[in-house]
Amino acid sequence: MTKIKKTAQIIAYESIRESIINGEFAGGGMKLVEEKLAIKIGVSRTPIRDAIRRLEQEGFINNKKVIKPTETDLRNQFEMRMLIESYAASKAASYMIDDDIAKLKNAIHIARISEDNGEVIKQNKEFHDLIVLESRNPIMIETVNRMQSIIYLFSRAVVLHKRPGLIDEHEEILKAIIERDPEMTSQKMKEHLHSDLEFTLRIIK
Amino acid sequence: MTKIKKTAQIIAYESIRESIINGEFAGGGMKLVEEKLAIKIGVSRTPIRDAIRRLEQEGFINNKKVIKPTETDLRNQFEMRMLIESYAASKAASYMIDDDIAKLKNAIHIARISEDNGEVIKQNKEFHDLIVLESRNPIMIETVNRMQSIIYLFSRAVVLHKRPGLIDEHEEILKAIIERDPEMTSQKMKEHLHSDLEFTLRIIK
DNA sequence: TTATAATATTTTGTATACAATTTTATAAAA
DNA sequence: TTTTATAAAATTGTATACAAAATATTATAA
Repeated sequence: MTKIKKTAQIIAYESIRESIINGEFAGGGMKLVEEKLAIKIGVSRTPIRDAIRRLEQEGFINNKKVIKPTETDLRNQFEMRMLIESYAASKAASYMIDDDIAKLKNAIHIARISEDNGEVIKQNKEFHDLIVLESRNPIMIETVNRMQSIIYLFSRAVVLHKRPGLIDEHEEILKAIIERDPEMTSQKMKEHLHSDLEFTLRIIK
Repeated sequence: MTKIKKTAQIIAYESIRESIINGEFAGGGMKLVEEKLAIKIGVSRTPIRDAIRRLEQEGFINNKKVIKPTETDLRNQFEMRMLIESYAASKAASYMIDDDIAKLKNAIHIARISEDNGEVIKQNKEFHDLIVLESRNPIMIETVNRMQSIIYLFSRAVVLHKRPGLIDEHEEILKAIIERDPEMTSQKMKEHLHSDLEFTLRIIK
């Protein structure tokens, strides 16, 4: 068991992050005031500042304000994901071992049988994570994670809707991996993310 | 003219970054102690901490120590660059306007006629930056910049050596762009960065 | 009224003190 | 000697006070 000591910094970071995700700062725009947060969270300004700095670096905050990405921003995030994930997908087609392929199958299966959309979203993330891992490149993994959280964060509306075709597309990607066809896998991944982007834009616009 | 007010934070950041680049912290390993830096730079610990946090996020520092990347780290950085820059290169082949192509030519020209290797390095960066800009994606641009600085930083030895073929390879990339051949441009860029990596590893190992 | 200047208020930046923790040095036991 | 325990020192984390800057408010002139 790993002992995690919750320093004031970590408490502040998690609390503020949570608040952002729950949309408590009025959908962007609203300014984060250090002292108000300090009082609310019950620590001094120092760890609050650390937390804000970190969230700033992670791309959630800009100029003390929660960012509200434009359509262009979203497109850029997705473009970055498409590049990395299609690359990882072709690696997966070449090298992914059976155990991990089984995990992909499982993620698809759970998503199929589950009623609730939250579970579908979760398995979608699992599916993508498994593939990105095949890049075996921590920088790429980290980058995709950043993109994912920001995309997720600012398209919470999307979470409420079931995207048509999502699971079928996963199935196609899986099929291409099983056939050990890197080109096809990469292509299917690109198309899949492209549909995701279009769906997201359609909903939040 | 843009007025920049140098806050203590900025002074601290620049000073520490400079020290890292100049290898003043004994090639990695050495621990950065807040108070010592504070005294040296002449500000309090607060802005020092901010600066360290920032440099940590940018990947120069880890656990209060200047990072010393392993060969694997370098390979990962280059892999990320290859992915983005080859993508940008194909965009350049498709869309780069003549004015910018002229700038590429110019960068090659200056590098060719210059005696001093520092200038060659500078024009090399200029050449790559011009191409990466063609991605028109700030996230990609930012990512490559991060990779570049860290690669540069930790291969200072490389700067002292003239890499054979570097300018010729630029010429080949330029040629492919002029011929409006995205596939070829992308390929040449990959090969070019691959040679860079091999050369870098050869020297610092 | 609108625009401008003066003033008050809020918010952030910085220094500093002290507490908590980590690291290092020292002494005792194997 | 090496290992382990204990004490000392160094370092980081946190709170807080005050100064500097940014922002909002009010008063005054056009």
